[in-house]
Amino acid sequence: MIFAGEYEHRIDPQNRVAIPARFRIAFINGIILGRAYDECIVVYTPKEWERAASDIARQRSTSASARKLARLTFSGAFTGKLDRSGRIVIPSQLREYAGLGEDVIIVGTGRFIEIWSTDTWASERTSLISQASEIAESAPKFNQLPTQTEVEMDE
Amino acid sequence: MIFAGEYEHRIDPQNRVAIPARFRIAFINGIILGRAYDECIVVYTPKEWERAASDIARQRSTSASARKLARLTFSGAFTGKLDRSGRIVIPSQLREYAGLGEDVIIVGTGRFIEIWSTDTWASERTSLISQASEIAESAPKFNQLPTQTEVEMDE
DNA sequence: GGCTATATGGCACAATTTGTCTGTTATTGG
DNA sequence: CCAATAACAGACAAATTGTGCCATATAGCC
Repeated sequence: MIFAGEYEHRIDPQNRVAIPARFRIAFINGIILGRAYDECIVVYTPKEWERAASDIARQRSTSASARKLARLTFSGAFTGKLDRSGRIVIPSQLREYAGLGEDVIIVGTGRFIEIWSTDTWASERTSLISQASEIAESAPKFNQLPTQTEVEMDE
Repeated sequence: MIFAGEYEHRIDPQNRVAIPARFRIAFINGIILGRAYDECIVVYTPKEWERAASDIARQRSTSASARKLARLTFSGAFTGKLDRSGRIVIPSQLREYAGLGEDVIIVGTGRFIEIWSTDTWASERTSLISQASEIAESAPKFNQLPTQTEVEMDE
C-alpha cells in the first residue's frame, strides 16, 4: 500500500490518535512509531519496519558508530497495535520530540505515514511548496532500495 | 525479538529493577548483565550472550588485544534471572560503573537492552539526536553478523 | 434527509510497577 | 563452635498507570 494525503486529527487526553480509516488495513499486524530524522513521528507497517531495522540490528556492536546508530534508531521506536476503533497510543517521548499539541496532521508519504504538529507541518508544507522545483531537481539517483524490493501498490 | 523504546524505572532499596513487561518473555531462560563499552549496562538474552561471547572466546589468545577484549567482556558479566514480578538484581560493580542512582532508563537497542542512569542517558540521547544524520551516514555496511543469524522481528 | 462509517470522549478492568515484609543464608564476633 | 546481626532473595500486596471496550456525536455519502 502507498500512503498519501493529509488528515487532521486530534490527540485525546489519553494520548491516543486515530489512524485514518483508509490506512488501517495496513496495520492489522501491528504498528511501529519512530522518532523521525525531522521534527515528526514516522509510522511504519511491520513489514516496512523490518526492512528499516533488520540491517541495523545485525551490526556488530564492537563498532561505536554501529552502537550509536542502533541506539538512535531503536530507542525512539515503539511497537503497538490499533485498538478496536483504530487508534494508537503516542508515547510521551515521541509526543515531546515532535512537539505535538492536541491537534496533529497525519501525512501519507509513500511507504509510511508521518505525524506532525499542526504548526510544524504548516511551515514544513509551505517551505516544501515554495522550493518545489529545487527539491525535485535534487532527487538522488543513488541510494535506492534494491529493485527486487518491489513496493506493493495495491492491497 | 527486537528490543525498542525507552522506559523509565526505579531501582529499589535492594538494588532490584523491573524489566519492562513487554520484554520479559525474552528472558524466561535467564538474563546476563554486562559492562557495556559505553557508560551503561548491557542486558543480553542467553541466546544473544552466547553469540557475543563465542565471538570473543573464539579468538586466538596469542593476540594481546584478543586477551584484553576477553578480560574486559567476561569480567564484567553477571548471570541472573527474573523474579516473580519480573525484576533483576543489579550487581554493585555494574551499578557503580554506569553511575546508577535511583532512577534509570531502560533502552531497547535492537538485539539487546541497555540500562542507563537518567542523567547520562539524557545527554547521550541529546547527542545522538543532534548528530542523527551523521550517524545515519556513518553506518558501516560491513562488519555485520552472519546472515544466517536471522534477527527475529516478532514473537 | 437518512444512513453508514468514522472520530472522539469516557469508563472500568486488568496489568504493571514498586514498596514492604518475612524467611533464609552468610558472616562476624564472642 | 555458637549466636547474633546484617544482607539478600523471595513472596505478597497495594496503588498507579495503561489498555481495551463501549457509547455518543459528527461528518460524509448515497
